[in-house]
Amino acid sequence: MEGMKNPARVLVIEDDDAIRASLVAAVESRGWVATGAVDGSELEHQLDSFRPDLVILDWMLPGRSGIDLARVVAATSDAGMILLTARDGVDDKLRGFGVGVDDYLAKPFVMAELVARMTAILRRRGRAPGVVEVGDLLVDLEAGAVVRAGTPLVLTGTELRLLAFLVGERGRTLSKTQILTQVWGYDSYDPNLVEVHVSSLRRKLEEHGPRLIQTVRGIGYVVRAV
Amino acid sequence: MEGMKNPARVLVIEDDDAIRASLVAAVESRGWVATGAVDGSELEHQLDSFRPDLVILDWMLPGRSGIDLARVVAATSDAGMILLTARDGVDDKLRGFGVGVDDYLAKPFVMAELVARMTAILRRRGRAPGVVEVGDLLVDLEAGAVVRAGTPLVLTGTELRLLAFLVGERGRTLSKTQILTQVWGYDSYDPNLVEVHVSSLRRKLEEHGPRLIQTVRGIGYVVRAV
DNA sequence: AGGTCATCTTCAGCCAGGCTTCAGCGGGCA
DNA sequence: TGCCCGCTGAAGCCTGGCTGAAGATGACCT
Repeated sequence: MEGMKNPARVLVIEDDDAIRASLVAAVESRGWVATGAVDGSELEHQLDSFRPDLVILDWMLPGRSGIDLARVVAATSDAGMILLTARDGVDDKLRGFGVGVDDYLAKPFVMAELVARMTAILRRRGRAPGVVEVGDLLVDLEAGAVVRAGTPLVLTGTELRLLAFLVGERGRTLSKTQILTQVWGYDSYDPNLVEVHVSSLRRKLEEHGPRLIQTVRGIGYVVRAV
Repeated sequence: MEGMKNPARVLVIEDDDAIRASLVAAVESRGWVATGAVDGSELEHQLDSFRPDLVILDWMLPGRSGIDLARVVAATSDAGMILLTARDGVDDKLRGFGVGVDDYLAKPFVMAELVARMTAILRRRGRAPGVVEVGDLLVDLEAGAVVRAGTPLVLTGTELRLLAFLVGERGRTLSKTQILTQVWGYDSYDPNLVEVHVSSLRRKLEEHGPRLIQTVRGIGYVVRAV
């Protein structure tokens, strides 16, 4: 597994328990180390002792405002930063980037999207591999390029997000509900939606090699190099 | 035996005597320590003194509602939590309330299923081994992967649940009735059902090594490393 | 603004894998 | 040797998964 020694460290500052928990879970499932905090009261201390490579920061927190915290992060560490904003808006965006934020995401967001952006930032800092390899399949998370057995594949947006998630969790069996949540952001929905996209993904992938996305009957799917 | 020193602690809150007793028995047979309670009246005290790693909580209790208790658990301890719900469909509610429940199970449930989920949660917290080893057989409870003599096996759902149960109770002779109850949730049934699935399980396991599932004539089966 | 195209989602019918049942065989124990 | 008990191949059924195609959506071009 990647980064087994010296994994990337991610600090999550978010007051909503459910969101923070799922963020921490997402980070850890990726093989990184996560620390959660409900506000920024101990930010300096955490930056100093935990030394995160990346900080995920809720813009709307009780107490000190997000922009204050972002300034502290930018000033006292060289960690990357992703902002979570309540709603979209160019204002937030500009101000965010004004204080050295690497990226931002409007809530509600799809977990796969966040993981992709975290990977991109950590990649740039040399703390995560930019290309994931499963057998003869190469997935370049940063560029969004997919190559199988030497030939590049043309995937649609949804197919790419789905594949990136499956490949990021390779070896683990994922339920369709889990996939729906992580890739689409739906709480519950028709599992057939996943089946349809897996189907079209398979058609493209299996043109150049054996099956990589195995179905686990009654549960979901696993990606496993054959 | 695993976890001989410092075994995981599980708190069971369930008002039905029979169910509570079998839950406690299941927990203890796994080598963990269980404490049972009929309601949540002493919850805070128990969280403080017993310090459970995992709380199994009945959703429908007389007195305080399940969601109240779940909040208390989430707020005053970092224990994992599994909810037992009368029927399906609580999922949305849980998300809505933002309670950090790790998993939930609809009654009536199959004990093997609950044990599997308990193991998964304790595993994530480093309180239980994720992989059980019997001779040259490796069973990864979390990933649902089985490897014998280095080669991964493809098992069906029933085969996996059966094997997980047998391996979890390795060294102990299990009656077919017991297996039927724990793996299928049937009170009494045709023992041949067990025989058929043991048979197909053996066919797959013994392709790569000697017999691990021994039959005890007149009683049932034992798993024993040869 | 209208049209065109790609993509996403829904739907429905087909297909297959797996679960259970049944029956016949073989081996162990009295 | 005779009788059970257990083993296993095979059949039926049923649920879950796959996929072609139609409908919906939205972006881009003219």
